Amino acid sequence: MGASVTSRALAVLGAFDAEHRSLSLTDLARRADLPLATAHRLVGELHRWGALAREPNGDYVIGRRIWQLGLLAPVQSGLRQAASPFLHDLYGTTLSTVHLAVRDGLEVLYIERLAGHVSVPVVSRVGSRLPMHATGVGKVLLAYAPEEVRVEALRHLTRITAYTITQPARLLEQLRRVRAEGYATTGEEMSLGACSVAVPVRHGDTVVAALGMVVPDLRRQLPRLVSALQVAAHGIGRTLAGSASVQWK
Amino acid sequence: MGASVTSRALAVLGAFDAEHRSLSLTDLARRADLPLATAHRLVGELHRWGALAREPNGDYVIGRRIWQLGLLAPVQSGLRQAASPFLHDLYGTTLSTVHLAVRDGLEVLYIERLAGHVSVPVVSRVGSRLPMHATGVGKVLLAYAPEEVRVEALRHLTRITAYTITQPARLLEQLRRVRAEGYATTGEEMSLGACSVAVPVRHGDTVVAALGMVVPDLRRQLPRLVSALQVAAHGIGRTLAGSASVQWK
DNA sequence: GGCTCCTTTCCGTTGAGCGGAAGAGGATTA
DNA sequence: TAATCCTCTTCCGCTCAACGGAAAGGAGCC
Repeated sequence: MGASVTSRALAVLGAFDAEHRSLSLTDLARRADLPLATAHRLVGELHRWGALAREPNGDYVIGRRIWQLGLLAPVQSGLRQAASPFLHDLYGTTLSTVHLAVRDGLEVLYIERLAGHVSVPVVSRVGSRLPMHATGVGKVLLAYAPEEVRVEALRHLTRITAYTITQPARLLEQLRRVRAEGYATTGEEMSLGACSVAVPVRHGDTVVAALGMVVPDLRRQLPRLVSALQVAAHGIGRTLAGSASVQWK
Repeated sequence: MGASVTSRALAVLGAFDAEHRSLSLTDLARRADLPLATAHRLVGELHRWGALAREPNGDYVIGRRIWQLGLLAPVQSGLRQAASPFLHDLYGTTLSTVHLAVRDGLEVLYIERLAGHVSVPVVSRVGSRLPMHATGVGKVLLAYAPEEVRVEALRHLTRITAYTITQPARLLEQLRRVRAEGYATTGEEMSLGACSVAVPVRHGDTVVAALGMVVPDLRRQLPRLVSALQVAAHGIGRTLAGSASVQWK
């Protein structure tokens, strides 16, 4: 068991997520799986430092200090900056929700998003993670991921909607097609009523991110969307190549 | 001395700032004032959890996990959202650098910024802190801060440029004027060649933030800028009042 | 090879962290 | 008013995890 103080402190921080932005001490202890007295001590220290803040009602939230640190993370700097104008362009011409994601471990991490007005149920948020096998950007990232990642990811194809692909063979076949055709699609595999298209963003010849779009229906406009996405992805890639030092593993 | 494990782990995180986004283990140990072996162990744990990431060259940077957590911090949600459109409007009509800041302890914390092309040396960044007595937004926030904050802040008027105000009496007089006239100005007090104007942003009748602008010269256009800022600040305040639950202490 | 600088591993000692338990505060119910 | 049920905070003696000096392992340079 991770019983080190550090891991416990981190477990406290890890108790927060998009659905739990504010937690009482007791909740925090429960979610971090710590004895109350221990949680109390850790939380106190985190609070004193500014990693946590208290709301008027006494609940804890992530503090400004963490927010500041987060801004220093390189997730954003290079890629987000480079992508920003292209995302805006894309949004301008398609008026659909567009987003940019990277692979983090076996999940997709959304690092930028522009939300459309259109009424499509969009589950992604900036900073949220989703499984790779049920999202457009995920399929792209998986298609170009190292072999061992793909193998591992195929072992956990959890069902989300009735349309989620849960057979490894079928997904593998799709990934082969993604590589061949240069784009991925989904049809209500993550949430009903939402389809998506995505293309890889390259820096040199490695795929560093995926650029995706969510729409209510694909059939009519697929070619148009794919080419718009590819143009944008190309532009982002060019910007990246042009900028000074970029650091992806 | 802060010798607790938690405080040491936090010291490691605290070693990062805008000027030190990437640090080697040795640097990290030096900056956090920890023995190398200790730093090594802590950094290892932080890295394993995702609080830190490694660059190709082995240096450490803030990891994605922290970035994600930062997005959950309430600093942004309410205020930033409410302010965003007004900042864009302001930028559109003035084409100057505009920014939004809150008070955090005895410093100003910039939470949003739109940078102009104009060649003015702007030192603020989103997430950075600056002293209150040498910035426009700082003077505003100080003018409306609780008495004890003002007393404490006046004890450390460190000189930054030749124009920085370092006499408590002079600053107090200015703060009185800020309250009377509803805006604050600076003239090269933070960096040479940069002047600023700022106004308070109110939520109900408490000042929750300050809205500021940086320009090369104020004399010509002061009234115009002040009224533009005040209109925007008002708008933000109204949006805040309208939105559901807002949590500032 | 010999040097310097950085990273990683080892391991015996010791004091910081642990957490059950008890107390304090507050809200709701009877 | 007292009883009940929360969650939060403090206490304190035991123990095991964290500590860090030292030494080994790399990597790069002259």
